[in-house]
Parts: sequence; structure tokens; C-alpha cells
Amino acid sequence: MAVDRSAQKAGAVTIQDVARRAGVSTATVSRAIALPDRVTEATREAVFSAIRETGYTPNAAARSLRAKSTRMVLVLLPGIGNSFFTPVLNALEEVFSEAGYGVLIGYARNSPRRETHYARVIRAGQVDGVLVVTGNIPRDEAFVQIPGSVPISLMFSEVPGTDEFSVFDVDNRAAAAAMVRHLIGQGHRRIAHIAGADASLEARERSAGYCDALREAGLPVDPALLWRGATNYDFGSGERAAPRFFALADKPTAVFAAADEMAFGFMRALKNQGLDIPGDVSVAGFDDTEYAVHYDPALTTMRQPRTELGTLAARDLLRRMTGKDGDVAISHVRLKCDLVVRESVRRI
Amino acid sequence: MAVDRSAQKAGAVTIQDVARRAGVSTATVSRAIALPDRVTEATREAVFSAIRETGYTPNAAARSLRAKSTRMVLVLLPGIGNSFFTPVLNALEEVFSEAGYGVLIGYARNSPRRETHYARVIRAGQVDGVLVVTGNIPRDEAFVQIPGSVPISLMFSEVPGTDEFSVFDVDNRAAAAAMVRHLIGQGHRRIAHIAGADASLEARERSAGYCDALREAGLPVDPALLWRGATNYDFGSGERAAPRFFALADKPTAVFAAADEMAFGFMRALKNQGLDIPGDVSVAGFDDTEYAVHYDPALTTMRQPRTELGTLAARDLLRRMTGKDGDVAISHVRLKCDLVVRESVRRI
DNA sequence: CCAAAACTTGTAATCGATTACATCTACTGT
DNA sequence: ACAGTAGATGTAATCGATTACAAGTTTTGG
Repeated sequence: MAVDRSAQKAGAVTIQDVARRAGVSTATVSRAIALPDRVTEATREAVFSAIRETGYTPNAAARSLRAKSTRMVLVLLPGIGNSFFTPVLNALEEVFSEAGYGVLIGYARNSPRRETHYARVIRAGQVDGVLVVTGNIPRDEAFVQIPGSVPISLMFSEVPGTDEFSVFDVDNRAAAAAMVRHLIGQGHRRIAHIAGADASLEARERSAGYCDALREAGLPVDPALLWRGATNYDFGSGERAAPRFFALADKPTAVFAAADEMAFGFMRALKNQGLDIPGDVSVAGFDDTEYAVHYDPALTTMRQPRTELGTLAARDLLRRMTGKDGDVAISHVRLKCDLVVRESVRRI
Repeated sequence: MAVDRSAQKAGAVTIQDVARRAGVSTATVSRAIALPDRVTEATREAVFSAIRETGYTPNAAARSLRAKSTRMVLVLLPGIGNSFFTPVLNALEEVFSEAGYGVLIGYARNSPRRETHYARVIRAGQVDGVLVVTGNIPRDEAFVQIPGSVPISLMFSEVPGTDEFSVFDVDNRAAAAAMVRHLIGQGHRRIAHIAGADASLEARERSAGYCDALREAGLPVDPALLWRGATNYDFGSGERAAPRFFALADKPTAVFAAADEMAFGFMRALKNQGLDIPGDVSVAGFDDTEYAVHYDPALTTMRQPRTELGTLAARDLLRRMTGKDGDVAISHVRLKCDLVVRESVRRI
């Protein structure tokens, strides 16, 4: 087997081949590549034409081993198949690949086995930095043993009581409150809330914001209107809220879902029963995913600056990974959400 | 700088540390891990407790260098922010991480610069296998120089005239024809087609299938009803087809879009003009993305078995990467699409 | 009871690059 | 013209693991 494998990649050109062909030592080849002005014009050309002729590409493993840097980052996602993360991944990949870094993705899926798996990836030195996107930072103790040198950043959710991570998120509580204030401003007095999964901090923050706005307006916080039980920010969780709506004698005039997809699921269930939105009920979401504007009715929602957060988070991680000593301070960037008014909420 | 970097990761435990602590040589530690029954019970325990106490994890770069295998695969995506790929990525990650392989993602974005970048990643031996998801295999010549040993597979689109790649796709032409046959079966005679981007083979196949079904039914293929000009399978391309619809004196009764998202964009534009779907026009899509069932009206579409294809493609690549000599044959798996009838098409 | 076989462990080469240090050459200024 | 210095290049150590081979130990069988 060992023989097979080495035979397999036998075709690979090494720095030795280039050195031989250019008539110089491997050290010179390495220098010609990394520090071009430290070699003569003549050798440089000899080296580069040897590189061209052989099609040489430096071996990543060898380079990593010596340089103690893999130029890779791990992006840990919750792994729910929802489209919220697509622009985030796009932004991350854009910045990282531009900087010559590879993006390794991992889906935590809330499974301890997988968390341990990715903890091992980090401990094996396979990545120079980690971005935990949403959700709980893995509680696996393995994560604690991560060499302090690998910078970790959190996106869309923070971990209270630590200052080891850079955090990139929005003020979920304030944003949720702003949305509910908007609904109140449109004349709604009885407003229900489809809460996100209890386990996630940002979902609890949004619920808190919902309560804040109600209290602030002197409206009662009716437990019958606070619908918990979501498992994820998905269609299903929205659909499951519909029975609670229909069971109510005194129905809300507006419903604020903690995520667009939950709003879609909820609306779908209502429309299946012949209700009109926003005619019969107003519905608002959170996130402003790509579908919000294309849905019928177009969804009133809170826009999270996903691309921008992705870009900033990537740049920050890059800085912390490559930064000279002093420049590794962690940051906490909290961007503002924008209310996007569309058709799913009507004035009453 | 060099000093800083090595100081940074100074915390890392090496096999030397474990060996010293267990009172054995590094060779024994390595064997205790890889071939546990080749060492004494006693040494095995000594080694494992040393590993536990030190929190040792073998360094990935060192292992890769020696073993000539990185246990990583590159998944190249077109990079359009649409949700089609989410379940695919999920399936891939599931299989690969289960097998101990990491998933590196790359967005080609149809840019030569990026293709060259990822070609270099492959040539640098950074991955053991490559999965090109949709779209054009990068035409960068760099891709040609890839050591023959790195297996490459294609998903959702093939490259005619090569037999170097395993291919996992659907019969787009047959599936499109089946959809159009369905529309004809529902009484439609004037059927338009929103074609996908000309550059992509599967889009052309779907267009061909559309023509097949019309001809087969003895219906004319009216160029005025074949709407080209899409850039991607996105909302925008669907929206841009709407003016063509409105410009027509003799309007189609049904429209077949080559992708769900284009169907959504098109429907949105029509509804904005006060048209009802399927009352005024029937619309059908292709893909059966998550939103198809939640849209209003729920979209009649062709289901592509994305998760299944992902799983199969991952397993095949795994086989080709680890396979003993003989077992590296390429495969071509072509799954069948299913017609999913919902509400966006009505019988006339 | 001793030679041969089987087993365990250690020594050292190896993977492919980077880089500290040594060496050699060429140029500068007095 | 020659000491001194700057610049170019080569030699060899190094990163951390794996593994062929050697050496040492135990078991087996006649």
C-alpha cells in the first residue's frame, strides 16, 4: 500500500528537480520564489524558466510543516440546510482565497462526535484559524485544549463571559424590538412571536427584544402569544406554530417570526387554510434572506448584513492569524440591522 | 517573523513528547497508534496514557508529507449564491467527514484567476481528490497539468469527450421532456421556455428536451417562446424573462423554467403586474429546491436527487482515492428525476 | 538444551520545503 | 593594491511524522 501511494503521486515535481534543471541549489530556488531580489537577475530567470518547464508547484505539506502555517481556515457551520449562510460563505471564501487561504468547511450539526472530529482537525494544526458561524461554540472539552495560538472567531452569536474570541454579530435584541415597534406603529396591538430555538442565544435575544418593545408600548406580554418550540430556523418550525394560531380564540393581528424561513413556513400553513396575508394576519420575519423579496407577499423583515459581517470577520481573522505580536487583539463588531418594509405587514 | 510563528505554536505536543513520557521511541508510539496489535499490551497502555496526559494529536502536515495523502477533498462550486447546493454540500460533508476527510470549498465564480488559484491548490498536493460541482470544468490549462493521480469527479454536468472523470448527474434532456409532456398532458399547447445560461451543458440539454417534447407532440417550436439570455439559475434571470412574456401578442398558457429560482423570479414579476398563477399562466420549474413547496403557489417541478447524488459522488471519490490499484475505475451515475406536481400548473 | 523462528523495540532515513550559517566572489574606499 | 564589506550561493539542519532495517528478546520445537 505504501508503495502504491508513493507510486501514485510519483509524477509530482519537487524543488530538487527544479534546482537540478536550473543548475542551482534548492536553497536558491526557494529564495528565488520567496525573495526574488535576493538573487541575481540571471539565476532568477534560470529558476523561473525551470519552474515553468517542469510545472513545479511547491508541496503544501512540506511548506506547512516547516513554516508551521497551513494557510487554511476552518469554517464551522451548524449544518442546517438553510440558505442563510450562502452569502456568508461567499464573502468568507472571497476574502480568504484572495489572501491565499483555503476554506475548510465543517458542519457541526450539533453532534458531539462531529465537534470532537473538528476539534481534532484544529489540534492537528490543520488550520491557522477558525470561524464558528452561529450557534453554540462546541462544548467539547477538546476545544479547550486547542493551542492558544489558533485564533477563533464567532459569527452571529457570542459566548458570554469569554474574551478569547472575536465576535461579529448584530444587536438581535434591539433589532427585534425595532421590528415589533414597527408593527405597533402600524396599529397592531396583539402581536405574536414565533421564537427561535431556545438553545441559541440570539433567538433568546430576539424574544427579549419582542418583550421589550411590547412593555415599552405599555402592551401586555401574553404567554399565549409567545410560541416556543422551534428546533431550527426552518420552515417546519414555522409550520408548527400555525396550530397555536388557529387554537386561539383571540387571534393576534400580527406575527413576528424570529427568522424568514419560519415566517414562510407559517404563512404557508395559514394560506393552506385559506387565510390571506396580510389581509387576515400580518407577518414579519428576520434576516432578509434572498427569498424574502420574492415571496408572495414580499416579506417585511429585518435585514442582517450577512455579506458585510462575513467580509469583516474574514479580514479580522486574517489579521489575527498573520499579525505581528501586538496586532492580535480580539474585536467585537456589532452591526446594525435595517428594517425592510414590504407587503406582508399591513396598517390596521 | 519566523521566530514569532514558531513561538506561536510552541504549545503543540509532538510525538517526541509522547515518546519521552512513555519511555519508548517515536517509532513505537507511531506503531501503537497505527498498528495497536504490533506492540505489547504494556507499552500500548503506556503510550496511550502518555497521549491522554499530553493531549497529543498527530500533526497533519508531517503526516501528509510522509504519507503523501492529505485526507482532504476540494469541492469546487460555481459560487452563485443560490440554495441549490446546500443539500449537496451537506451530503458531501457527511460522507467525507465520516471517512475522516476534510472538505475544502472553492468558488470558481467563473473567473480564470480563481480557477488558476484552485488548480494550484490541487497541484500543491493539498487535496487527495476533487469534486467539480456543476458547470464547466475549469478550462485553465493548469488543470491539465494536474498529476494524474488526483481523481476528479463531476456533478450535475459532464464534459463530453473525456473519460477521466466520474460523473454524477441526471438525464436533463429526458427530465425536461417529461416536464413538457406533463404540461401538454394538462392541455397546454403554447408553452414557453426560460432557458438556463447558454454556457452550461445541462441548460442546453433541458432546452433540447423541451423541443423534443414539443416535436413529439406535433407542436411547433416557436422561437418567440424560447427565452434565452439567462446568466445564472437565479431570480434575476427569471425576472428578465417577464418582459418577453408581456411583449407577446399571442401569449403562452404555460412556462417551463429551467430552474426553480428562475420560475420564482418570473412568477414574482408576473404577479407584480396583477397576473394570477396558475389562473392566468401556468409555471413549472426544475430542481425542486426547498422553497418549491413553500412558495405560493407551490411549484410544480422536476425533482433532482441532490442529496443522493452527493452521497454517491462522495462515496465514489472515496473509493477512487483510497482504492487499491484496480479499484480506481471511473463511473458514470445518472439518476432519474421525479415529476413533482403541485399547484403552479393548472389543467386547461 | 540449543538453534531457529517469531516477536518487540529502537535507530535512522525519508518525505519536500525553508532558513541559519558558512563560504566564496566582487566591489568599495583609502 | 589590499583590507573590509556587501552580496550571492551553497551546505546542512530542521519541521513531525512514518517505516525499512537492525538489533535484541522471547518462544518454539526437535
